[in-house]
Amino acid sequence: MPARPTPPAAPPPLTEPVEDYLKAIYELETRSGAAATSDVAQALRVAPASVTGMIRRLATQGLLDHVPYRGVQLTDLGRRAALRTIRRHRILETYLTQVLGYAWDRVHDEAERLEHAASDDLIERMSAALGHPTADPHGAPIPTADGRVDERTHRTIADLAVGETVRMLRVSDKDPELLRYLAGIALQPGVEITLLSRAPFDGPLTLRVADGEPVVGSTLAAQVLIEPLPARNAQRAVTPTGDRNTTTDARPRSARKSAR
Amino acid sequence: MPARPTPPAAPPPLTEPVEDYLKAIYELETRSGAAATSDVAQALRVAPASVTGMIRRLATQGLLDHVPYRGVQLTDLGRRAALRTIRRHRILETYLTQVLGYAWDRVHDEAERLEHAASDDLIERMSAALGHPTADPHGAPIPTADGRVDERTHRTIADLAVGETVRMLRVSDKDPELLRYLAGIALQPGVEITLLSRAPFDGPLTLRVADGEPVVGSTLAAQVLIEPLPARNAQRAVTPTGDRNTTTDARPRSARKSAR
DNA sequence: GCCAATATTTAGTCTCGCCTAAAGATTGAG
DNA sequence: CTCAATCTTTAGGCGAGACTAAATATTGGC
Ligand SMILES: [Mn+2]
Ligand SMILES: [Mn+2]
Ligand SMILES: [Mn+2]
Ligand SMILES: [Mn+2]
Repeated sequence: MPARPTPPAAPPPLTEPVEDYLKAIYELETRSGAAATSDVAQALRVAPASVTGMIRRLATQGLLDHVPYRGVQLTDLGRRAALRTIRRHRILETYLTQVLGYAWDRVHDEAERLEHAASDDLIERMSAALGHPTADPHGAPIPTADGRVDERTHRTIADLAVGETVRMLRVSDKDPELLRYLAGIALQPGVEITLLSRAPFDGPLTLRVADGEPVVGSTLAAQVLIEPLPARNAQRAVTPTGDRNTTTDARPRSARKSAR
Repeated sequence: MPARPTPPAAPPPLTEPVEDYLKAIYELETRSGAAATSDVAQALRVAPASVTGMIRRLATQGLLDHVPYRGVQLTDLGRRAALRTIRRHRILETYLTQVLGYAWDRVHDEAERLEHAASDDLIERMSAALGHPTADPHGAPIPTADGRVDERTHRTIADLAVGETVRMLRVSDKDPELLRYLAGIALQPGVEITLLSRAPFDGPLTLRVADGEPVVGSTLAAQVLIEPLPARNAQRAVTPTGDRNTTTDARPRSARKSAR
């Protein structure tokens, strides 16, 4: 294609379905390395054939590359669009819990719709009102306005050694039931967790969290992301070097208020 | 049509275009008595033929009655839907100005999109956070959750007699330029206005508002709605009887904060 | 290395909202 | 009363997004 002579190429704004596709593809790509047609279909509760159709359109718009039967990969353009929507989603979730008193299991659906309707101005005003938070109520990192985000992977409670103490970092916001249950046993981003014991044969784990000792199954345990406690005395200066993150984020993320 | 045997008739949620059509038709109906195809088309910036098509669909859904070539009238169902959207719009506008610091000329477009995405729960939380306001930043009355609203018509500055003092009530939120200009001369809902003089042949009007004496043309004057000052001493108890309004609204509407 | 199970794409439709062009209805001026 | 100007509706199309059913590609088990 030839060079573009007129600067105002006027990128037509992305539609709501397009934004949701890009977001889903981004999350599958970072989580599992690649985004298969059927995975996207499942994530968006749509027929696989619909995904194929949408993917072709997105490819012609330069938002992703598609090798038929092989999978899909976001272009820079597509990734930026995805991160913009994710930023909106997470700022909205944070605002709804912190300012408007939403329970943390109710914000996802609301943000899923508002993320497409709110202007950049509104999102930045909310972010400012919150003091520019770096994580949402579920502990998910909030991308910056210029599209940077902490993409490191993390251990889960299932990976803990008996006796180990860590800080809860994050949990998926997709399952309200799980979120309500976690809130009931005081598991929320920021709390300290110690693994007291682990039953054999993939059995339940007994934790210490706050002043309770909940017993959780391994399925739940694998869904709760953790981070090490900040080094209490020893090797302070040894910050990991290959850190892709740009938000100079030494502080323990999520000094969130309770999600009620 | 036969009786409905199964209670959960599951009314499919209205789409964004449908909500905007109903809102526009409602406003044309109350403002000018009827809603002509071309008026709706103009209000929504859409071709007249598109309006005819949409109207047919809305009629089959029982949201309005349509007599071809004669015009359109909302059913109770349609009117309730319109008022619900209008309530959302006005609460959102109020929240954006009061809580998030929006200028009053910027809220309309934002609310025009958010009104379709926000849940009832969110709207009611915003309303509660504002202390359940009864008017939006432009002085427009906010319908109640059960669909009641003050539909009285009002005089404008153009109707003032020289020397008369009244309170500004309301102005349309559709023209940001006008809103910015009004803010510049301190004309906002709630302020007292006195007509000092009126030039002949539909000429400019000199007002006293706050401590300024703006001179405005008759076009502008006709767009600014006013209400009488609360009776200072005399006939207190003589409230108008045929009042359709249900919100027991004796207070001067719009004790709004400044729209910045 | 083949072949059946699985994943993906193609083919063919559908509904919603919008458009333009053309036809039909209404109305007001004379 | 008539007819031209002004609505309004009809006819025909289009793109976005979804679906089902049918074809095709990939892959893993043997
Ligand atoms: Mn969404
Ligand atoms: Mn979240
Ligand atoms: Mn709208
Ligand atoms: Mn308004």
